[in-house]
Amino acid sequence: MPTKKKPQVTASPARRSELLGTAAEVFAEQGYNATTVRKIADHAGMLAGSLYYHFDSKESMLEEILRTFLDELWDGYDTVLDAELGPRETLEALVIESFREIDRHRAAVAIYQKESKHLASQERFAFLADSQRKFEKAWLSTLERGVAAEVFREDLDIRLTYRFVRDTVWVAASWYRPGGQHGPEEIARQYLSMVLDGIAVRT
Amino acid sequence: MPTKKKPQVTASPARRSELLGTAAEVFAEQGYNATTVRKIADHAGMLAGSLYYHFDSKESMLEEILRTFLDELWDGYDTVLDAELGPRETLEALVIESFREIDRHRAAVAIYQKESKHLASQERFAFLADSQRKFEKAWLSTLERGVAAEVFREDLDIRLTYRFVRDTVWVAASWYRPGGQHGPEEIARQYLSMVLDGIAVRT
DNA sequence: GGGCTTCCCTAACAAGTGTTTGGTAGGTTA
DNA sequence: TAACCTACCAAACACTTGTTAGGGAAGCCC
Repeated sequence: MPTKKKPQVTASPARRSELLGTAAEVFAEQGYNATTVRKIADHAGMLAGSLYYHFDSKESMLEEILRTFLDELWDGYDTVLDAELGPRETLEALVIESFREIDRHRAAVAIYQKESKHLASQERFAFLADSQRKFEKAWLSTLERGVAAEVFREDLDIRLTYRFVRDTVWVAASWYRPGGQHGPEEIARQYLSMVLDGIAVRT
Repeated sequence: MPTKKKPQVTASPARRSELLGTAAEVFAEQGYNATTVRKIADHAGMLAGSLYYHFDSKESMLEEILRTFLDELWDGYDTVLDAELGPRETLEALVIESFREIDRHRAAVAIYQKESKHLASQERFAFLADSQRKFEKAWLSTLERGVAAEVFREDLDIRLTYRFVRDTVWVAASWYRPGGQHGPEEIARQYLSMVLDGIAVRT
């Protein structure tokens, strides 16, 4: 009795993630919808059909790219959150961790930024919405803790502040280039300095 | 001697901009490439081919949407810059003006955010790159003036600060909804408070 | 009323899309 | 050497895409 074909199971994991890497970069650069499977294949030095030996659809490539990224992101985030640091230290650690993820998964982050909004409504990408909710929860509670502990200003709209910090961090993926003059930790330090203390001179 | 067809010249400007409005919203929501002309036509209550009575291509719709937005944006920006205010006041005015533009052209701003990067390299959309350069120049000089006048901190990387402020402002278009509880001026005020003074309590 | 313009529809086109099927070169195993 | 597996190619598939050509209904001008 023949089982359903699952071509990607037999393929070597190394080649798989290599192809996913090039796919991610094309997706990030051109946008998911504007990227044809033939373009991906070109970048990989093969023909379009050959991709289907490793993956069973273009969409499944996208899914795997985003899943891999989010899994690793939450590994880092959960470690920070479980450490139960003070609110300011938690915020700093989350920001630093975020820039490290941008450094590691620049393409995936860029894709996430551009596509997640209209993907999250599809059932297949429900994990994006889940992650987003978890993300919001972690940040909001950290900010609220900070206000309660009087380390963050209490005259600010918490939800607005959340979006401010969140966007500020992740948008960096659109211009960040790994291997540039500033490493992720250095950029995180400067961002934190601006977010926490502002850019105006203290009078 | 027959001249080239220019269908859109005879069409009424009101209907034109009405259609551009719905097109912009679909583009913003689904992304330009993921938006088919049939979807736009659906939202407008007509058939795909009928759009070509008003416009001569899908791309020309995108171009007109972005051009209209940028023209109005620079009207506001130039007014601010020509006023030759102090650096801090200039920054405040630019941010306020930006949020007003987001309020007025939410869809166009969202499209600009998502698509401008890979569009700017096309000759047809060279005006995007021009605008970007002009934009960068205005912001950088304002920040530099501020550092020289000792109203902005001098220990910050100017280019990083520029990207920080720029992204902080424009990303808001991805979640901002006109008619919400906060008007553009109120959001601008809170953003400025965070950017200038930071979110940490002053010790 | 006859012509003209405005605005849309019907129906199709060619090009490009993601995907499938069958085949095959080259290495590994028996 | 024979059987087998891996990783790809070649060629096609059904479908969607942006776009076009011709036509027609409704309103306005003479």
